[in-house]
Amino acid sequence: MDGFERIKVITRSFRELYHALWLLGQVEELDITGIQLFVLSAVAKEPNLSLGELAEMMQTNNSTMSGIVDRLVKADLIVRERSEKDRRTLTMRITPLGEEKRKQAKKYVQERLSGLANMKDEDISLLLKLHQDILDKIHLEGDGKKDDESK
Amino acid sequence: MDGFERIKVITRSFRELYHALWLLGQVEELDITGIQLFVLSAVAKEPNLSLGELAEMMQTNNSTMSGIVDRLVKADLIVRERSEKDRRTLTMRITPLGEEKRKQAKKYVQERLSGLANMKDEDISLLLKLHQDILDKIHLEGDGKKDDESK
DNA sequence: CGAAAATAATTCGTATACGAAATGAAAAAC
DNA sequence: GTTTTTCATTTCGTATACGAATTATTTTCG
Repeated sequence: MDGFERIKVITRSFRELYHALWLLGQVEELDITGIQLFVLSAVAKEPNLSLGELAEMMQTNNSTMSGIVDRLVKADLIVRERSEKDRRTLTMRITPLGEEKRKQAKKYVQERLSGLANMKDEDISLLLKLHQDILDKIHLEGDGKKDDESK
Repeated sequence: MDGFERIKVITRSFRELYHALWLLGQVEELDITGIQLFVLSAVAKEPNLSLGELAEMMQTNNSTMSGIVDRLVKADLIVRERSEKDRRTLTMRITPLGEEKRKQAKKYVQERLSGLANMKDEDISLLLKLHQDILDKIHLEGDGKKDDESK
């Protein structure tokens, strides 16, 4: 397996897992996606999170999060308002319908992914460490190459 | 860290790696995406692959692959024709421009991801094994629940 | 053979995803 | 205090991604 072949195999593996886990087949019968559920949980736990904070928590782009929030609002699962203090910023809170959906979906996901939840601690640590190593390697190389005016 | 929190952390990690690796920021200056490069390589190595075979190799959906191939054709990187023997099936071959692009992009990716290419064999095996374990866990649970008429 | 079933690819509708550009509002600079 | 800059969010254009429906062709069945 040469270098390029490795890169293919590894990227394919990440892609596969990403889709299996993140999208969750759109949490089938509940008509909500994985990331929508995580956003719903975050908003339930901490109302008044801004969109940017949400995006950072989920490690996604602002524009992506804007769309996700938009769909949650359209589905009546959260309410989106401008902050009084800073009218650029959003505040969000979950609706009763959203709270219901959150509970159901969380239950569903916990059952569906119980194997994941029950993984050994050391395996999880190992997995996350390997992932971080890869990220470090990629980012080091990327930065060294293109971006020399750091700060 | 409870079960749900774990699920969040792990899915986020996969999402992050997927994007870092798979999309490759669209292989910056070359104006081609990661999966386009892999498809280009596959077609170069084995002309006359059908679309379905390509989709299976990349573990993606037929409709997704259809779009990817479509964009490669529009960019003049591959030629798409109907097979003589079975006019439902496609055959594809790379164009001279596509071959050029493939070489450049492959070189770029190998440099950009040399850290990945040089990972220790045992780390790669370990990573892929952990991934497979997770997939198995998820799929076992999923199948038991919804899909009992297996074969 | 001709109708029905199966197969390969495409199209459609929707969601995620990113970066760039646009918008609107607050803060900083002058 | 007005102009400039910064900041938060949205919009736009494009790519990936999936499942369902559609189309075109081949195979199978009666």
